[in-house]
Amino acid sequence: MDISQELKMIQTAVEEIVPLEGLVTKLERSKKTGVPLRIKYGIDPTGSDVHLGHLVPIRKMRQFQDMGHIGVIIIGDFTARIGDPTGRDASRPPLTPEQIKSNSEKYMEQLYTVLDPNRTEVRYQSEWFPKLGLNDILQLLGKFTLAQFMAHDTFRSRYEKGQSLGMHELMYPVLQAYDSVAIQSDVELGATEQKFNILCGRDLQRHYGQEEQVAVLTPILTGTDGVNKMGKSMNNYIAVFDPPAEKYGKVMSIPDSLLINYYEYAAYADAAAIEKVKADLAAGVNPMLLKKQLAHSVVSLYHGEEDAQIAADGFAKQFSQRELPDEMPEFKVAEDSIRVCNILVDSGVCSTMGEAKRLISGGGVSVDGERIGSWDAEISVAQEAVLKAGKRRYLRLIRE
RNA sequence: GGAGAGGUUCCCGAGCGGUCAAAGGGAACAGACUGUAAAUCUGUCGUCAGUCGACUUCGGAGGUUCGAAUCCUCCCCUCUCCA
Repeated sequence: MDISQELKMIQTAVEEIVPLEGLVTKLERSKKTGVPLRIKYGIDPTGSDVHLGHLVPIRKMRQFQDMGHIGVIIIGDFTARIGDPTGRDASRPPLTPEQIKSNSEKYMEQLYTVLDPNRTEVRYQSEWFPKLGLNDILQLLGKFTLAQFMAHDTFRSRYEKGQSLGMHELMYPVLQAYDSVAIQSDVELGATEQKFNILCGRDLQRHYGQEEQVAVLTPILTGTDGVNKMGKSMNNYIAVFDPPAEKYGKVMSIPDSLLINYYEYAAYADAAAIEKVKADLAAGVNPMLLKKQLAHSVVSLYHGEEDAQIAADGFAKQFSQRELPDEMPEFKVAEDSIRVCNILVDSGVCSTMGEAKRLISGGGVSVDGERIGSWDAEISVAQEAVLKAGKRRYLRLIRE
């Protein structure tokens, strides 16, 4: 593959490359010398699920790996204590070393569903930060100015809105920048919101006499609600570890308007395929069908074709034909007669009695297809019965 | 250090002595409809009990009052301006 082909590949599903010429230079040199580029991506080991939004830059890293470069994952065991100010929470509880260890292991396990382990280097911030003295830190800080930071929208808007902004939070970009120095990164991957932090890395590398890294910025994936950025706080994410059926269903729940976007950044369809979808939409093809294709290809990306087909069939059965799913949790009934709301609470379908009663009153519960009319209704189970709560929760009741 | 503003239920945000479990919006959940866990419309949305009612909640701890999210005192936290 020549440079222009590589470049084209790198540029797909990417919002911006700063500076593009820098990347060309690095690619050319690497090709000539055979020295792989070091592609950096940082994560906070906070223990949350890895979701499709995180994987946009990770996929990019995998592409670089396939071209022979090295992916370097930075475990932010120091910055995790600060909390990226880009998020809302200013203060997160400090993590213990054990938590950090287990979180980062869990994290890597999820990333390796995409990354090539043989070309991945995992590095911890604690490898270099404890060695810095106050002197070093002051010097580091001296490289940046307040004006620089206030030009950054995240800080400025928080300041202007009168929200609190801790000094330590201002350190976040500085520390992230120093990571680039520490591992001598050539390219740093991140979502567009990371632009400032990544560019700080360039500044710092220059100060330390290193060649500046190139920022490869990927788009921010919109969550399944179609409005907010995909993330844990909004609970609008599709996790790597979501089972196939769950992934499929979540993709089906995105608004139709997000179809193209997801074909691009969740299914990584190629340009031709995306054009085809656009044409279909324009021709009046039912978006549901296109969304099913999308869901199918997203699931197969992580679980393979076979599981994707199972998920698709399950979805069609359960929602399109309203049949019962093949598998559902079981609940054993010992009494001759039992209140439905008790079943809901005891099985964990509802967390409180009030919730269970409301669900029933709202007409959301049925047993063997018969809607339960009142909250204090009792049922008796002869041998087996199927309880349906809401749209998609089922319970197989078994008499014992 | 001085002077102001503020901390409300998952989130945003009203309330400023009783009619407040607390407006409105968002999220969430359910129903109808449907082409899907899309969209739209409707309902629900502290806990328990049952449809009377009881209990817990409005930064924390006390106090005033028949009665407080609303008033007072102290404390904690945030923001603004001045130094």
